[in-house]
This record gives sequence, structure tokens and C-alpha cells, in this order.
Amino acid sequence: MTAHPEHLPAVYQPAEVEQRRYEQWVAASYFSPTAFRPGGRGDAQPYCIVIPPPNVTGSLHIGHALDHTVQDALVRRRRMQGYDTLWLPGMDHAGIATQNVVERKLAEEGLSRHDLGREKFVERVWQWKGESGGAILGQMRRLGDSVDWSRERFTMDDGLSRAVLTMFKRLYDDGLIYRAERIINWCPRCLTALSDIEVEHTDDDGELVSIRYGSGDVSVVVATTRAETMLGDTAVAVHPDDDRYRHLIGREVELPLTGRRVPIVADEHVDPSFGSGAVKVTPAHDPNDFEIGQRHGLPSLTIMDERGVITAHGPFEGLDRYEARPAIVAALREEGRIVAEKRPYLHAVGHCSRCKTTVEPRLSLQWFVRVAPLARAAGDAVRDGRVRIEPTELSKRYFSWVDNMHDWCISRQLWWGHRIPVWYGPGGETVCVGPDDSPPTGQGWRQDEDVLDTWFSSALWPFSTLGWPSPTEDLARFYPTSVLVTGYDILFFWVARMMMFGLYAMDGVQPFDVVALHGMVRDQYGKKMSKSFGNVVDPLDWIDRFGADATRFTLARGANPGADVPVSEEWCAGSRNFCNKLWNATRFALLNGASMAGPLPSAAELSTVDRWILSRLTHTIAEIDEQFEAYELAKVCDTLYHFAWDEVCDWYLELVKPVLGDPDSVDADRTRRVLGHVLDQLLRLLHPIVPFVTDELWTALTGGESIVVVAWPVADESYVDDRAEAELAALQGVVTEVRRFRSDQGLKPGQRVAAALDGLAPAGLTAHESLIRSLARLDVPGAGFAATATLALSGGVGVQLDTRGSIDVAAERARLTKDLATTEREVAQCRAKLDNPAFVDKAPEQVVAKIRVRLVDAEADLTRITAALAALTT
RNA sequence: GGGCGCGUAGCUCAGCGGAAGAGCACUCGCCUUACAAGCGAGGGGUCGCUGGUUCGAACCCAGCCGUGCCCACCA
Repeated sequence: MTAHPEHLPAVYQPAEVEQRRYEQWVAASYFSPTAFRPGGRGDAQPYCIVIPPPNVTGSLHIGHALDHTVQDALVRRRRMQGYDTLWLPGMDHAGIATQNVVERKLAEEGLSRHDLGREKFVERVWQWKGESGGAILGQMRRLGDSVDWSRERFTMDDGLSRAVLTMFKRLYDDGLIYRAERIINWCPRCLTALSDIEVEHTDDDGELVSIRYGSGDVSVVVATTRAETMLGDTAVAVHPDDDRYRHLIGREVELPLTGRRVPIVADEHVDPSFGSGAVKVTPAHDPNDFEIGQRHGLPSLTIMDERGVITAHGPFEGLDRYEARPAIVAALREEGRIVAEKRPYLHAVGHCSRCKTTVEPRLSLQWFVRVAPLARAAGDAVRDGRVRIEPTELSKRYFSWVDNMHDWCISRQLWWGHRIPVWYGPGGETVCVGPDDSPPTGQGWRQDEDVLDTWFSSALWPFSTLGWPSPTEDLARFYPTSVLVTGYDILFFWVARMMMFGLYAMDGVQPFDVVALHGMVRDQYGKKMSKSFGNVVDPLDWIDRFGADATRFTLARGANPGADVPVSEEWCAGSRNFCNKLWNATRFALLNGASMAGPLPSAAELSTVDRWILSRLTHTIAEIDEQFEAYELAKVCDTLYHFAWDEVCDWYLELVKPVLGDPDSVDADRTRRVLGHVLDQLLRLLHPIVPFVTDELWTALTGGESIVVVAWPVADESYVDDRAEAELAALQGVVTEVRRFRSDQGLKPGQRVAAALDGLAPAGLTAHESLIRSLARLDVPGAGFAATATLALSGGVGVQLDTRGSIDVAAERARLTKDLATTEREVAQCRAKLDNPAFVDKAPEQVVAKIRVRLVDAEADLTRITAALAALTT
């Protein structure tokens, strides 16, 4: 009857298990599209998950580990349920991040991109991308991702380029892409335009200086935090209804330093209550001023180049913007123009999200996507329920963004990216080149120098990876994809854009049905992980020390929808301990002949203990399914943790020991079958979260090929057994009470104590006397039995113990006194409720009944404890 | 300046209208024949504050206080 314990070493070694399992999976072509796919495509339901591209740092970030843990868990479960599953993996970072990283590497060699030239630079990025990409994919595999890596692709391969060209052309032809001179966010360090969301605002210390413009009757005071821009002023604006300035509207005022005369205009935008009520207008360097300039036909004077160096004539030419500011303030002061200075002055300043350089609003010619119709569709898809955002609270954030979006600046002055497919002819012609067109040739034609924003191509992800624009089988089968799992931090960057482009390109069909958002990984104190704070976790380090399973369990255990995920090394060690517990439980089962042979006996044939655990298992399966469907990974982990540890290990295995150890037991074989079944099902339920160890244990237990391919457990209602659950609850109560007594009395756990039990029948425990004796280590009273202590337990069970000597009366009195206090409080609470006519009248019947029962029980306990205390003192 | 969220045991968090919970940490006792990466027992909380609704509030409402995040072109 002994199974095959040789398959399980005595000590759980995560690294060995994971290595062995991984090799097994690879050997079985686990990562190929068709491997382990049950059913085949014909009848299976498709399930497709979109996974975010990993970033380009070349190392596995803990955030990716979280993403992949959650995604992989969802896919593994679906696969076990018989779905035809597909991941959409890949790497798509054609943006500033990649360019920055490579530029930094070049700088280490003393080179700049300009030394290489565009062609060579792009080549260089490709080479580096291949290296870091390969590295990161290798690292991800260690997490046990069930990604179909055979479909690996990198950006800017032919397929994606084709998709980008197609999309651009379509939008262009629909009039949704246009080129215009606008104020955009400009990073003077990256030397490129940025979209609104690539700008981070922080409250920074600055200065607010008030400057007097003009003199005599035409004189106004304006305030500014960017004094240097006054060189580019082309007007002063006041509110049309402002009586202080009404007489000046239409007149001209002299600009200090330059001596230029600029008009005073009236504009509704000006807030008369702020400062002096007059505003300097610099159309080329401020978005508001640009608007005002448009409304009043003002010229735009650019006074700064792309690096933030002043280009205006005069003594300030060639100064950096930060040098120019104090220089200009000083010059104004000398002329007596400064009427007030406020320093420090806290105000919001925009920074480049990549390099933190202060962003400079800059007038320039850029490409834009007209987002209004796209954004409306993206909002409606969520509003009308076609796309569900989990958790729903986050959809408010989504709406507020999608409903108030500015046109999207998509051109970047970088070299790494998809180049804008527009050609300019010698006669001023503009041609947008589609994927099947050849670019115009001939003298004077040139392509636009700019490349597209990373998120332009990323927004195509859910369908470009399926082959779009070609009408592929994958596209037909897997679009719309089932779920997108990602952090809420890229709700705007990525999710909303996939929505806009997906709906547009796929004729109104949403890119995914569900967006499951999780939070950021935090440390154990809820702090953000940052390099400077030194609390960054390297997932590979945890994988080495605790195992990929433990790392995954730790991450999944914190993954509540939309909430941040705190992790710490201790918790990861705890997860490893949990895996170890599973290991040992399975070893126990194997050593005790747990069996998978034949059908599971029906409930009627089983002992109460077996029926109890099967009933608990059934409830657990149902609960887990519910939690998975709600993307509540943290609860899945919690439920399984407690079922496995508390119910299976701490109680079921202990309850089953006497049966399995008894050669005469009639139940033993059926129990072995149940034991095998419970572990089998438990391992299946855990497999999505901790794939390696469950596969190792499951194959050892069952001799099967791999747990990866077996069916997901289904709750069998016929095993629900309330009576067995009630009996076991009573049993647990008695055992725990006796243990408490023993502990309080200082009885060694190993010391067996003779005891007589009575009053078992009413609690339904008659049949379980031997189990109670076994768990509480109570011997059957023999000759010379003399009870030295009497325990009267709730439910009317009595235990007389022969402790072979006097008991510790003080300890016992303390214990009973405490119980008495608890019970008295209980009685008082119940009475108070029942004595309140309003409660009895208005509360639901069952609630009142419940309180009545509680009162009866509590009163019985009260009598019992009082008697015991009295007996103790005599 | 708007919007969202959170304040429950030392720490991180569940619970969201009918007896205050988990993990870790802590105390005590144990190498009890799967597991010391373990077993058994225990201590610890007027559920941020103040009012209100209700027979009943950690849970619903209002106002405060504290805290975090997102959005924002107030010079």
C-alpha cells in the first residue's frame, strides 16, 4: 500500500523543484502554442490575455513579477478549465526610455548619438534591445510564466510597422491626424516634444516678481514666475470688465528693456482678482498666452531655442533660461521696474517624466491626433458596460481623463521609433504613405524627421500582435481579448489609448472585455519602492532564496483589485513555509498510502471526518471560483492558505492518523482515497498561484503527467454536509478546551492523561470519543483512576481527568474566572437585547432566535463555570 | 484649485448593518512517529474624532482631524 515516497525527498528545496519542473515543461514543449492544450481549438472557448510589454532596463522589476504572477494565474486556471488560451507577449518600447538608456550607454563610451548618425544609432539600439530583451525574457521564465514564448516578437518588426503605418494612414485620411503649430511641452534635455501625460507637475519653489510696464498714463503692473519670458511679450491683457484698466484697453504700453510697444487687450481669461489684474502675454512660451494671442491676432515671438537658451537680441542672448531669469530681474531692478518680489513662491512646475528636467512650453510644428471622437467612444465603451474596469471605482479616473482630453501630440524629435510616414514635396506637397504605397521619389522629396510617440504603437497592441491589419485566424478568434491585467499607473498611458485605437481600428469592437487593475508593489511599511530609499526588492533574489513559488504567492497574496501590494522578505519567507507545509503534507499522504485509484466513494460510504473534509473542500472550491472571477487574488490565496493549513493539515491529517495507523480499521482504505482526493484537488486549486511545487507534488502523488493539463476542480454539491461540519466543530471545541486546560496546568504535550468523558451524545460526539482522546491525548481510565480535575465544557460535555496529583488551583481558578467574565458579558448582552421590546419587535425573526439560543447556551455555561469555581474552592 | 481613496491588534491588511478577524511580530510550553521552514496554548483593539439615522453601527449619513494618490495652463 505504500505509494512512491521515493519521488519526494524529505526536504523541500525550491530551487531544485523549480529547475526540474521547468526542464520538464520545456521538454514537453510547454511553451509552444499547442502543448498541453486540452480539447484543441475546435470546441474550446478562446481566452486571451494582454500582457504589458516589460520595460527596457534589462532586469526583472518587481512590478513585472506582480503583473506576470496575476496574469499567469488567470491563464493557468482558464487552461485547466479547458479554454484555448493565448498570451500576447512581446516588447514594445520605441520611446524616450529606450533612447535615453542607449544614449546613457553611449555617453559612458564618450559618444553622443550625433557622433553615430541616425542609421548607426538605430542599429545600436536594436543590438542592445536584443541583448536586454533576451535577458529579461529569461528572467521572466524563472517565474514560471505560461507565456507562449514561441510567439515572441519585438517591436518594429515588419508586422508591427505595417500596423503602425496602416493606423496612421487611416487616421490621417479620416482627418483625425493633423499637423499644426501649437504650444507643446518641450523637454530641453531630451530635445523632444512630450504629450500632456508625460509631464509631471510638482509644487516647486520659485519667485513671483511684479514688474511695472510702461510709464505715465499708460502703466500697468504684471506679475510673473518666469521673468525671462518678458522678452517675448507681445501684449498685456486685462479683464474687459475691470474698471481699473478699462481706459487703457486698446492703448500701447512700453515693454521695459526692449523698448517695444505692445497693445493692452481685453480678455475674459484674465482673473481680475489675481495680483494686479493685468497679465503679460507671451504667446510663444505659454499655452494660455498662446490662446490669448490667437484670439487677438497677436504675433508670437520665440525668444528661446530648443535647449532653453535665450535667442532674443540684447545682452541676454546666449544665456541659459536659468541664468537669464536673475539677469533680467536684476536689469529690471536697476531700471526701477520691480515693484514687488515674492520669494520663495510655491507653484506648480512641469517636469519631463523621464529625466525630470523642467518642461518648457514651446511653440512648434507638431503632429496631433484629434482625440474628441476617439475619446468619446473609449468612454462610452466603459459607460455602456462593454468593458468592465476592475475595481469599478477606478473607472471614475478613467472617465475624468477620457472626457477631458486635449489633442494628443504624437510627434517626437527622437531617432528611435516609427518614423512619421509623411513626405514633403519640393512644391510644398504633403503625402501620407500607407503600408502598400511606395514613397514618392524624385528631387526634393523628403520624409518627416520625427518619430511617433511610443504609446502610438503600444495602443495597437491587442490587435497588432494578433496579426492586424491582416485578417488572421488569431485575430478572428481572440479579438476582443478577454482581460488586460496591469497596474493602475498606466490606466491613462496605455489602457485608455488601447481603448481609443482598438475601437477605432476594429470597427467599434473593444480591445478587451475586462481591465483588471492592481496597485504598485510597496514595502512592508506601505512605502513606495525607490532606489534612493534602498527598499527595492529584486525578484530574482527572492526567487533564488525562497523560490519562484514563494515569490509568486507573496505577490498574489497582496493583490487586491486596485490596491497597492505591500511585500517584505519575512512575508516571502512565510510563503516559502507554506510551500514547505504543502510538501510535508503530501509526503505524509504518500507515506500513508494516499490513493488515487478508483472513483471517490459516495458520501454515504464515508466516515464523518471524511465527509467533513469533503464538505469543506466543496465550499472552498466554490469560494475560490467566485474570488477568481472577481480578480480577488489576495482572497484566493487567503482562502487556500487557511483551508490547506488549518483544515487539511492541522485537523484533517491529525484526525486521520489514528484511522490510517489502525490495521483493523474498516475505513482506512476509503480514507486513503479521500486523502488522495483532497490533496489532488487542493494542489489543483493552488496550481495557478504556485505552479512549480504543485506540479512536483501532484505528479508524485498521482503519477500523472503534469498538473498543468488536468481539469480545474468543480464543486460537487453532493458532498456538502452540514451535519458533519457541525459535529466536527463540536469536536474541535472539546479538543481545544482540553488542550487549553492542559496548557494552563503545565501538562507536557507528550504526557498522556487518563480521563473519563461523558455527555458526548447530545453534541453528537459519541462516535468520536477515540478521536477526541487521540487529539487531546487522553487515555481511557484504567484501574486506580481517580479524577483530580473536572472540566465542564460547553455543549454539556464533561471531562474528568486524573492528573496524577494535585492540580494547579490558582491556574485553574484564573482560567475559570476569565471564562466566567466572558460568559457574563455574553449573558448580559443577550439579555439586554431580548429585554428591549424594540429589538424583539423590529429585528428579523432569525436574528432574535439566534440571540435566544445564544442566551440559553451562555446561561448554561454560566451555571457550569460557577459550579466548577465553587468546587475548586472547597 | 478640483476628483478619488484610506484611517480596525506593534506592522501590513481583511471585514462594510446583527457575537471584533488574518498573516507577521510578541509571551508560555513542546524535537508529540509529514513538517522546529514545525506543533499546542496565550496576551494584545472604547474599529481616527464628534454628532446623526436605526431596535442595533467598525460598517450608512454629516462635519471635523490626519494621511495617501490622481488630475489641473491661475500669471
